[in-house]
Amino acid sequence: MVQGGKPRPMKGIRQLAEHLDISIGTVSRALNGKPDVNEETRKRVLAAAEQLGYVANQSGRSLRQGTTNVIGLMIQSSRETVENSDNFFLTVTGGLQSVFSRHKLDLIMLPCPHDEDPYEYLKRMVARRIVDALIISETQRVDKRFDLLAKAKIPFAALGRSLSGTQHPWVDLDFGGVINCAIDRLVAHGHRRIAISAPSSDINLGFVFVEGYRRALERHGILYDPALVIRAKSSEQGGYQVADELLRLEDRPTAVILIYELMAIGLYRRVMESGIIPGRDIAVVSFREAPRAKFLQPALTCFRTSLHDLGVELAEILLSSMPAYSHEYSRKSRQTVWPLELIPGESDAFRLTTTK
Amino acid sequence: MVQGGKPRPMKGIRQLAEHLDISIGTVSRALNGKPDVNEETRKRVLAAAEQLGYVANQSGRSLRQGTTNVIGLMIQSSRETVENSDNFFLTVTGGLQSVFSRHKLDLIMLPCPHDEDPYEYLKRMVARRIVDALIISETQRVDKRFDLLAKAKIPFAALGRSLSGTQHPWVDLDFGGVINCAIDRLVAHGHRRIAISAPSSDINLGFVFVEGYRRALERHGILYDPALVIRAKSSEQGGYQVADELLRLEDRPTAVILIYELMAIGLYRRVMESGIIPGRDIAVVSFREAPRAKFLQPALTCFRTSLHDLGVELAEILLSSMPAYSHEYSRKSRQTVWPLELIPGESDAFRLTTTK
DNA sequence: CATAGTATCGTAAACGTTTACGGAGCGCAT
DNA sequence: ATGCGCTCCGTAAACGTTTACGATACTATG
Repeated sequence: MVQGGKPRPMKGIRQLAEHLDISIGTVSRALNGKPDVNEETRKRVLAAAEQLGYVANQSGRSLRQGTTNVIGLMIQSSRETVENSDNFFLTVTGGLQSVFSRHKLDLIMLPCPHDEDPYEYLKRMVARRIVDALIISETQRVDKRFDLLAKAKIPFAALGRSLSGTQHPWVDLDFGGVINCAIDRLVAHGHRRIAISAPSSDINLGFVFVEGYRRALERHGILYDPALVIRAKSSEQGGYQVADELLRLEDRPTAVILIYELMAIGLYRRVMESGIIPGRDIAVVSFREAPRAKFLQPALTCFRTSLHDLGVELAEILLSSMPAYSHEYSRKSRQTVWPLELIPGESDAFRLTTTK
Repeated sequence: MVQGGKPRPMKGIRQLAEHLDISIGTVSRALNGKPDVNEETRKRVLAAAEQLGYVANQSGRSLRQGTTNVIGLMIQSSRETVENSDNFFLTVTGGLQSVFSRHKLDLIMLPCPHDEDPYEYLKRMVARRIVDALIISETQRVDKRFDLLAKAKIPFAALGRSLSGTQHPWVDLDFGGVINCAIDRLVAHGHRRIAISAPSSDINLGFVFVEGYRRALERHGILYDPALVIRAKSSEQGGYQVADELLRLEDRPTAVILIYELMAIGLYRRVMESGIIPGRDIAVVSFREAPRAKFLQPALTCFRTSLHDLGVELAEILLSSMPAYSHEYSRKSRQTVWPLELIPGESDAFRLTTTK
């Protein structure tokens, strides 16, 4: 009957074993680098697997050892995110993968549908046990997901800090440092009336940004004026709207800090419609840099960082909390505030001479 | 020993069955909506599952029925993509999910690492059988992935047309229609010397775009000049570079068609550095719209479409090629050229009077 | 020569589902 | 009373792995 193993479609490890005339257990051990297998046979097995294109069925493996070798990155892609996130996630993903791939871990992105509650979505994903560990992003000020993941005992890390005091690992951009640096610089140039744009305070970014803003002003003895905090979307449209509101103010600010570089496009447009020249009549500083900042006119002063490296850090922090990998990364601190550096442009270059 | 089922962590369907004093088979049938189960017991099972938070283990299910209920969207996130893809994928993803969710299918994104060959990556993913079907993006002019997927007999669709004549399903933007419309419009305004930017011809977009450009010029009796085809990245940097090359030409073109709206930022910057005003001294038309087009100054003339709806179309086309779902979508044609509509701006509004 | 130790391999059980199959109970017509 | 059809449910096999355990052959040691 069995008269020679033509390279058939390859159904599983069993066929591979038959083809080699070896027991299925040995084949498995050979493929997985277990010690108790002759190097000679291991070579044969690996060669045959390569030739026949055998790759272990993930479901079978997962079922047996309760592990999937997949890490999930949950992203919300809320309307707001779609508008502004740019390639934030894809860039961070690159950093994550450069670490994970060393451990034969695959990264998949789990985009929560618009019409589904992120918490419910996450619950589903956790229950399905499709991933070994999770990275969640766009953390909220109060985020039930932390409890969910802790209770499910699934390793996770967050892209975005936690304000609820829990001790899970996270990495986040240094909003506080950025806002301090920006305000120091503007004050040094003579500005006293500085507006700021921020998203809703429910989002960590919005909350921390405005808090840092308040403290920085206080440090310089400048009174905090709520009217100068403008909640807007982090898009061109949002920037346009920020400018619109600023122009309506009686005591118009001389400087504005934007939460995102894209907003500058809309803001430039709006103020120029009123004959106001950015970089001459109003100083503009933006938080996160994207490649287009330097092509704006005037070039935007903003803060830069390597999102790729941030991804690396995030990956290492996650692995350090996974028992199977922690021995390699245990030295890592578990919560990182990621620094950014100032890229001076021309949008805030002028020095204010008139004192108010 | 077993003295009452306290809501324990819930290990599997077996515990659920014990807790209900029903056989495990019946529980499974009840949960999966099989007909031969009493409606009364079905209710009990569903209630208990809900209360105990039971969700079927995906690995077990997949192993048994050879299906995962997961659709994968492979994205390259090559350097070039990271620069320009923006939220293209996230928006399309929204459309895909709105269809998939109706069938309890989950979408995951599979980002191919930078340092891995997309073909090898796809091979791995296919072999692992982690998804039931695949959507691949950024198709090349010759793309081995089509053969791979066809040979593996895994249903798939492409975001990006095929030029190799294979009959697999795809959806792609209507490059040809766009280029025709743009050139008709420019010619009607008196332009005869029209430059165009495009990515490498290896990529379908680059190839089709330039081909359409040639044919459109021919239709108007305008000579095709290879010097006016400028290969550049689809980023601000690329736009800057396009302008740079245009300015160096002896017989400078009066109009330019950009492949991507972001490029306009760099192009504006560069030509204005030479005292040339876009929309007055040079006409600019861009291919795909993004929300910032209208905030540029002058507002960019470009083409718009709903990427969300494109995602819907793509999802339906894919499902129509999957036996389990095709009965609901079988009427769909399998290859769709997705239309875009012109959004007039001011960047090409002027009428050329001087004849050359 | 007997024994212990080592290297290598085969056997079979488990992982959590789904599902084909058959059996029990019941009502109804013959 | 018998047979038939129906509804509902339990049993057990199967999916493709990994791995604990034991078996074998060989080597080294006494």
